[in-house]
Amino acid sequence: MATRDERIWQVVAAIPRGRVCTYGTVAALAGLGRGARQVGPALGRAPDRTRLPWHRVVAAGGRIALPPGSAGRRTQLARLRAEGVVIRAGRVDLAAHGWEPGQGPVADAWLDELLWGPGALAPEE
DNA sequence: TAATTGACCGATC
DNA sequence: AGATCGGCCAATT
Repeated sequence: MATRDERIWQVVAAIPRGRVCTYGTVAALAGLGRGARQVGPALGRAPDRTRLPWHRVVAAGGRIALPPGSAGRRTQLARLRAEGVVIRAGRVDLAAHGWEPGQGPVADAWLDELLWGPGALAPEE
């Protein structure tokens, strides 16, 4: 069984380039329900933070969660802009760059398998 | 066991 | 748009 952190990392890794996802959505996809608060710390615990696209995770409404002036924030802004994401007044336009699974059966099947592996449709317990 | 702390969320003013 | 407040969940004191 994958740990909670691992599920979070997998979901974040599934966010396409140039798109962003909110903490709440990541939590829900990872099976945490409303555990949005667990996502940030989990990203900080990621072993290979350079490879994980943590910068594609933003707060509700597209707000950048990292505190102004922090190094992490600057990195996030730079990486997002490098991917073509427009950031205005400290937030991204979710209507334009927001990502949610369910944009096609292919994507859904792929995500399901990524999260739960083959046989995800088999009965639980 | 209880209090505190977060890269949070949503409604409200 | 910005500030406040209550709710949320897990880890740490």
